[in-house]
Amino acid sequence: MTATEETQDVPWGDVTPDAARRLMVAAVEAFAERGYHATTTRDIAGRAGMSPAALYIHYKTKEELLHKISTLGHTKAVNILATAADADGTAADRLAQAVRSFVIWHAGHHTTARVVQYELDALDAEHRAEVVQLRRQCDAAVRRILDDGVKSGEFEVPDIPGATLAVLSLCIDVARWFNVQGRRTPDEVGASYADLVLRMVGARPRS
Amino acid sequence: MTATEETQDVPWGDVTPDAARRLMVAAVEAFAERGYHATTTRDIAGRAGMSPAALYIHYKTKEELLHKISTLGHTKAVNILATAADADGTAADRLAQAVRSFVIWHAGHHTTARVVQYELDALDAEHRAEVVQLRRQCDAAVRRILDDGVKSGEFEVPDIPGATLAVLSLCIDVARWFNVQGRRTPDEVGASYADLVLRMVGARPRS
DNA sequence: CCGACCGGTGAGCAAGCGCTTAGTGGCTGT
DNA sequence: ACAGCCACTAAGCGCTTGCTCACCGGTCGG
Repeated sequence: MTATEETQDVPWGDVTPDAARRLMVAAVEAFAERGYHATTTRDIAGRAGMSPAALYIHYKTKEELLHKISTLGHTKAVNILATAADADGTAADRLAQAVRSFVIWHAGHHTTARVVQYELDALDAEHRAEVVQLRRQCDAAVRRILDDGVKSGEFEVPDIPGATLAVLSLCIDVARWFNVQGRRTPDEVGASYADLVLRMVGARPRS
Repeated sequence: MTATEETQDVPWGDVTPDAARRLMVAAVEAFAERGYHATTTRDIAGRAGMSPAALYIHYKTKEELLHKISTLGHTKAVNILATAADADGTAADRLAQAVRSFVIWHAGHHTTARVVQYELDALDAEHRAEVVQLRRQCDAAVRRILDDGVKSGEFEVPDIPGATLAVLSLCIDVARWFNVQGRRTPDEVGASYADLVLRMVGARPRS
């Protein structure tokens, strides 16, 4: 799976009806570009080619729209990391795969990722708590790999929670700086970051 | 210099008069907590114990306030990195010092850092261009260290621009996740991150 | 003793916000 | 052919926003 397969891979590909999906895509673009609070419902509707009132046929509030985007995005993130963590292979293979695919997603879908990672505070308390649960699952998946690697002697990590945080942090920040006009493709960044992370955890052949 | 020295080290310690500084501190807190667009001028003035109109005696607009905060913060960041880059010692020493002090600042002043790193888009075009120039100087300082380390054989880095980006990225993201209630102190995170970065660049004794 | 000065306030303006409601036009099943 | 339905719109409501302005009270030179 590469980041250029947009048609089927888009997280909200199965959002129906068509108008609801167009509104969601418009909202993701607007939120990523200007931020949730700087985006107006008129802007979202306008990008989707509809009147402002049309938004409220498909979504109860502007916040519900953000909540749906955030939940879909976080679910995708959990899937990516859990798939890599639960795969067969050495801890190094699984860590490299986790970082590579997570980074490719953050770069390839950096608009969605930006909303998912940086607009959490705009959710109301209940919705935020829901999403925080999904984030804990991301953390758990990476920690599982690092635990295994330390146990098998592949990794040398003095502080596993700290290293987990650092690995996720490095990947997440890709959403902030990645630019489509830039020189790097998502695949290149993914490969490069997988290497950097293996060095961070002191990876070496299984002893 | 540790992160607990607040009195003299605060970036806006020399902002005068007193009321202007109180407004700035209030704005930093509010922007960091809720984001620029979600913060009202009434909120800022209220936190500073003043009426909404008082803000406009000291600042022309809400955006000017953000601009001043952003400029002061970025100047501090450039100073930290340039000081480390231009110090004596091996490339490894200078890189460790750059990462340590940069991370300590991001953790210790994580409210300021959050505004500096994540509210860039809220600046108008002219002010943003100004601040982007300062960011380039941050990049240049780190790149200088990596260049030296590769030349001297201390580091093994296949892609210097990419590694520069990754190092800064790791440090910057500290502002997003760092929490005062958390277990880690700024100094601990700084030391831990300096180690991680040295591993990332494949640091080894000078050959 | 007093007038000029100036940091600060209370009240409020125009604009823009999220969201609602009454009404419309184009499909659908019979 | 036509009634029922529903996605969608035009208009606009109530409110908050960034910002302004007429006014106030303490301080200070003469």
